[in-house]
Amino acid sequence: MPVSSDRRGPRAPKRTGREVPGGRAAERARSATRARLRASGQKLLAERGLHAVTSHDIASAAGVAAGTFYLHFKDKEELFRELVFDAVGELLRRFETAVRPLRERPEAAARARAEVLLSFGEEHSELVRLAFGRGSEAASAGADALDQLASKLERDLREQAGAGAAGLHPSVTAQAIVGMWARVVSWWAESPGRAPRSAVLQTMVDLQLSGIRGGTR
Amino acid sequence: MPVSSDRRGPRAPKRTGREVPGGRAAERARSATRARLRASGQKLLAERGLHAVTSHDIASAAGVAAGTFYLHFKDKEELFRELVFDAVGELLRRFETAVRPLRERPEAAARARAEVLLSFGEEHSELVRLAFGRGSEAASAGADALDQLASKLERDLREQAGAGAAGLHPSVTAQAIVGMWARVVSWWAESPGRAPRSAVLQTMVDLQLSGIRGGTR
Amino acid sequence: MPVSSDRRGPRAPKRTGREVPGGRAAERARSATRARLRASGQKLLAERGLHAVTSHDIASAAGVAAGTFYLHFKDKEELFRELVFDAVGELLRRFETAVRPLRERPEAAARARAEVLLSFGEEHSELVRLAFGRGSEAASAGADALDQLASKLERDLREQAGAGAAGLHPSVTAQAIVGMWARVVSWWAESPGRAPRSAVLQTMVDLQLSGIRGGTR
Amino acid sequence: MPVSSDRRGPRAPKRTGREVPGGRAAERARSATRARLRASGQKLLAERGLHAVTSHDIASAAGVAAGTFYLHFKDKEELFRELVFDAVGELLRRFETAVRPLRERPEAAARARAEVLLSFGEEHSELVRLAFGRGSEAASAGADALDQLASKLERDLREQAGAGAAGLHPSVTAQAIVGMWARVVSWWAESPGRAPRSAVLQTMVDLQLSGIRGGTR
DNA sequence: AATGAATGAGGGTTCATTCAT
DNA sequence: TATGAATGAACCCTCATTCAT
Repeated sequence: MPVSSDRRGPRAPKRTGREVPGGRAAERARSATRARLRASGQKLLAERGLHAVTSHDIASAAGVAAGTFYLHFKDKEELFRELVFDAVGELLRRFETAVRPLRERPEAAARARAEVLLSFGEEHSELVRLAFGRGSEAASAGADALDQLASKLERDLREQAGAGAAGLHPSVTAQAIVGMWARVVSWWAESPGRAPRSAVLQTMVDLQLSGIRGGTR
Repeated sequence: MPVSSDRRGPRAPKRTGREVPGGRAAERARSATRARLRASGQKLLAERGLHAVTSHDIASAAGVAAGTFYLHFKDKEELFRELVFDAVGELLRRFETAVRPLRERPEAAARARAEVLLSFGEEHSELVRLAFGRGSEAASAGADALDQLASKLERDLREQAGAGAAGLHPSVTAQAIVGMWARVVSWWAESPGRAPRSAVLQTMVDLQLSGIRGGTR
Repeated sequence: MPVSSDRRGPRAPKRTGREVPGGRAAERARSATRARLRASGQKLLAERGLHAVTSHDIASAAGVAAGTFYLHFKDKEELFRELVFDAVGELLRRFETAVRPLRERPEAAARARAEVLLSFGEEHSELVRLAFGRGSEAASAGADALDQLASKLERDLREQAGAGAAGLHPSVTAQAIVGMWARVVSWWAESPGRAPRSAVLQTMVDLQLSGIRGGTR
Repeated sequence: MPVSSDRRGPRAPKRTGREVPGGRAAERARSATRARLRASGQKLLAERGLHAVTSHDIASAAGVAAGTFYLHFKDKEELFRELVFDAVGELLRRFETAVRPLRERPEAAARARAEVLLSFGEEHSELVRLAFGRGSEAASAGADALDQLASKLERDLREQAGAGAAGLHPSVTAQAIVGMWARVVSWWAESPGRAPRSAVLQTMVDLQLSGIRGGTR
């Protein structure tokens, strides 16, 4: 997953008069270290949760010294947020791509969303547990992530022809669907043996549909 | 809400012939202190989350000394779990009462559940945020709570006439609905101005219904 | 074992005009409580050592409330000292009785001392471990106890005909013998299977004798 | 005395091509800090005993922050054990060196042991008080130390020509001698004015000899 | 850029002791 | 006399973060 926006990114390598040959290499080394920190952070945070992992744990799992962590991230929370934001960003992008062509066909869109979600869960179960999982911590990051998702969904719903026809409240619907998504995908990603993929997919689609098609009566 | 089963509770007071000194009164004082600790714990934990609140905070908000906290709870986690368990227990009881008579009428049952949930959220918004809210912490308590709810719901769904008719997976459905509930109720309890009660209710019912009535086709 | 000097003893019962009938009874109750505290203190302190036992432990093992402890002892240390002093006092008394008649016969006296020590260890292994045992704690009590024993022994040695004949230093000898005693008796009392009683006795006597009879050459 | 086997010691410094920053110097700094902590620990623990000294005391006497203590020792007990073990280890080594050549001459060996013990006490009176002294605490370390000494001595006694000839029990003898040693050396090291060195030496030798040469009869 | 020793605030927890009943 | 809830000082220990090398 590319996914990182790399705030603070690699300091623009200082160009001195003569071309510094070490520049590129140093830059690459820096990126590599950062990537290793992200990777071990992702793993550990998904496994144990934010407050059960120390910055030392992450650094040493990445094979670097404790202080190095702070050369790449302001603090633990920043790494956490970055990971979550990237995950959610990536997910939103995938939704966008998959759903845009289906604007006029709410049912197909619902199915597409569910499909994207499950695939994402399969590919990045660590990220999913990190961002949506049980124990997504007071760390506002997790919450923010879901809020973002909910906003996006709410917008989609409002745009969608016929949505709200049944008097469904779009904000509530969006919250509900997001809650459903988060729980189902993290539950399932945690151990996919729990239910066949197709059943998960179908169930999520069905549950959304009444909301999308237009409710009870 | 009483809600507490008072594990560890006041030792059954030894009744001797003459009124034991320090008996009745001490017992009452103990309960009162415990209740104050629960109250301040509920408030603070709901507001800030488990790891942002110290046992000192809770004790001093309850107007007692730091050490007193540990006369009543083994540790912070125990108080947290107790509060969450009590909340969930109460909620399950209300579900039970409301839903049992409606066994044969899935739609009415769905509405009843939504109704119970919202009322509970209105009455105990602190508890709801504590148990279901954003930041319900790695503290397994929150997770356990939802798992419990999901199990119960899954059982209900399986018993329900016609459930699964549409090939919905009961476990997935239960997870989905619980996810939806948790998110919606804590989102709404946090600030009920966000949507009219009736809209929340209707939306939740509608979303459940496709699952209950039997899906897409 | 009587052993207690009961500092602070039972307050002299207030004699009022008419003979208070409860006086005696209350006094007896008080003594009983105190005795129970001593007993549980002895047991627990011998088992776990001073700083691993709390005043609550002792009180509750004695079947009384926490505060009651302080009606009988100023603090934990006082109980400890009292137990140790009583034990040492008793031991000294037994030495006195056994050794006085043997003043003129150092070898017999040495044997008598060893005999008393072993018997005491057999009868009161808890006290022995408390007063002499491994972990007799920084609690000055243990140290004081041995000092007392050493002083007594030193006096005995000086009085003894021929002692020091070999240029043995009486203080050193006393320290040495006391060290030997304390270690052997607590080692043996801890688990008497370690060596046959007679071997312990004989060994202690023999080791003392060179000192008493008069050294190497 | 070096004496430490430096469990946990400085991680073997990774040697890379160019001098690793934070390598040599940091390593030296680490050792120095550790040594300062050991030194202040030795002093304070010998003076006041394990439970009357806090880790803060030790750290601040060493001129470092409180947390630094835990960079070097798991806890107070570990430092204590380390100091005691090192002391006993050193003592055992000296015994070994001094006694081995005298295997066939028990009397000379006894004298050599006493000599080693006294010299050690003179050079390291802090360590002696720490390991053998009054208040060597329930901290099993002190006890273990003496047990170790006793085992070694017991082995020596068994090997020694003629030992046990008089039916002395080797375990008892070993315990007795160790008890004697511990008490005498810590008593004397505490304030050497108490008896002339030669008297202490002679007394210890004489007392051992009956055991070694073979008892009463 | 990386290192890793050091910092020190602060949290959790214990427990001797008090005191109103 | 006994009770036992409450106190609060003190301690142990962790860990995010800094900084000299």
